[in-house]
Amino acid sequence: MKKYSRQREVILESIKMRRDHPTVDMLYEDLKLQIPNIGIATIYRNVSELCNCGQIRKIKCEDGVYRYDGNEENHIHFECNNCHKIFDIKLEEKESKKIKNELQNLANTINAEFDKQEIMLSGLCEKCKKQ
Amino acid sequence: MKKYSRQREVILESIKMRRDHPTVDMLYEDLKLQIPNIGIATIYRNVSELCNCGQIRKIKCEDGVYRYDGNEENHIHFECNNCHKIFDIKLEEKESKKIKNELQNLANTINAEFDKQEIMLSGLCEKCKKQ
DNA sequence: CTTTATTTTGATAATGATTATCATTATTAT
DNA sequence: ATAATAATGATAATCATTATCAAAATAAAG
Repeated sequence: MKKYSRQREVILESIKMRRDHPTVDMLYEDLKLQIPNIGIATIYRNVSELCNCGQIRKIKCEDGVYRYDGNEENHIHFECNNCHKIFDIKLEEKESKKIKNELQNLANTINAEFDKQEIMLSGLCEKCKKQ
Repeated sequence: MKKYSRQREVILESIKMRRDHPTVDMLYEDLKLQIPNIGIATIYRNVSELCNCGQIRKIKCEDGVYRYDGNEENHIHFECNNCHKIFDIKLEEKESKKIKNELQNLANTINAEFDKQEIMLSGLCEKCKKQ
């Protein structure tokens, strides 16, 4: 049974609001302003829970620290090798379905039951490219 | 300047040989048989170096522990949610080029300079599906 | 509205993978 | 050979994440 908690609500809200793929530390710094005595363990517990429910996504980056993503649109990620920011690349419905379909076919070649995918591109972002 | 070392040679050889995406610990256990006094730090140093040279790939998994991949064929990965093994899905040259091309187009939508990609599928593998 | 049961929290200790340090050893250049 | 430099192995340090636990919050029952 899942009980309500203000903390969980605020954590989810913050992740859905932000578009910068925050780490737990980043969320902690932010949420202290709303709930000054919030504990960092609470954030770890809740992002983990929210991932399990499928309400947010966990992203693994080059530096090994997890980031969280509340963007519900179909999208893939791009990590800049220079500034290490993560950018969303929005997928049109059509493009998204096409990719899902291709990946489904690939999963079939090993007889696996395909559930979800994570596509991470890397290179240089627009800004860093110019330098 | 890069100096030869037996350790690096053996580490690379083992990663290229294996098809089970070993962690550093797994490599350590294996390589102790060939070089009994090898230090685990040496393995960390070298896999990191080999990734930088592009000789092997680092894979980020659900459990947060890095795995290493020496498969030079075009392929993507599939992680089983049950047994947590990672499987390679081989891409035909044609399929691979098609995907690269699509991803290139997507990277263009944010004006990024696309370098490489990592595609990780997840779900149930053939064996776990049957249970 | 109490009382009881259960979950969640915050604080903090424990864990575990990875990185840093440093004296010693191996490799390369002179 | 000798000197210069890089790599190693041992181990300490770091740091993100998880576990523990008493106290607080929430939900259910009377």
